Amino acid sequence: MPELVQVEGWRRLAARRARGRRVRALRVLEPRVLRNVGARTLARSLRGARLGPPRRHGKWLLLPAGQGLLALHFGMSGSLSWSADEREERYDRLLLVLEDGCLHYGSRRKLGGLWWIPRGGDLEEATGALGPDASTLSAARLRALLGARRGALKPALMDQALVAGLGNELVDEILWRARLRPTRAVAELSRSELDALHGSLRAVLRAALPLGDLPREGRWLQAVRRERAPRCPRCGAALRRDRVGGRTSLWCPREQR
DNA sequence: GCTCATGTTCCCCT
DNA sequence: CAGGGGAACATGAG
Repeated sequence: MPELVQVEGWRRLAARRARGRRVRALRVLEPRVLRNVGARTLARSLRGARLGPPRRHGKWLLLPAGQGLLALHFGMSGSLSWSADEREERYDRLLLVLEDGCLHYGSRRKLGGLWWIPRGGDLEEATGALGPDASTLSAARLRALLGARRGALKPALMDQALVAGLGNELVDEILWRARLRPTRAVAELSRSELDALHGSLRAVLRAALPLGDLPREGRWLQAVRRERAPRCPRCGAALRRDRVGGRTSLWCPREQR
């Protein structure tokens, strides 16, 4: 379930459970999740390595390990969990066995993966170009980024090279709160609409980051996302589901302009 | 059986 | 070159 807010939750998990520990062993259950390194090489690099403070940029979790950096991406169905023992869970693809516990990298669809960046290596080779993390964006920065952009609003916000961390569900939530429709042309947004967009971005992240997830009840679009005939949690209008930028978008035709 | 899924990449158009 | 559409990737859930 990985967008910025979930990855931030896993970053906190790693900070609490893994930071400062040494790696006892690496268990690669599914070799395909290793994207730029083989299991042998990675095991040699990691064994005995001490884990540093985890960082996050957009949807990437960056875990310093010994002399290098482990970069984790979760695709559409990945997750990170911790257990005191080494028992494998259903969709585990890789285990990092630590001195006092075990980190589990799991994923059902295997769309994500792990990259190893040795000392002096180039992180951007793994992550591709990333814009500033969405959680750090000022209103002025957001205006500047969108000012250099044409086309529809939603694909712009989901472009990781423009702003890092926002995915389909976060963007739908932010646009719904800002009352802007996903297909709105970026170029025609007024100053007050841009301010509303930034305010909604901040509000959504402020509420969701501590949870490590989007709230799924109350006045949140997310609360009705999985219903067959969802209605707007604010005005009750029937919501629309359209493809925008290749993704299913949920939005309120009455309120979002 | 069928459709859809919180992501990214690559190819082809405009 | 930038942006948009579509397919591919892999596999489970409804």
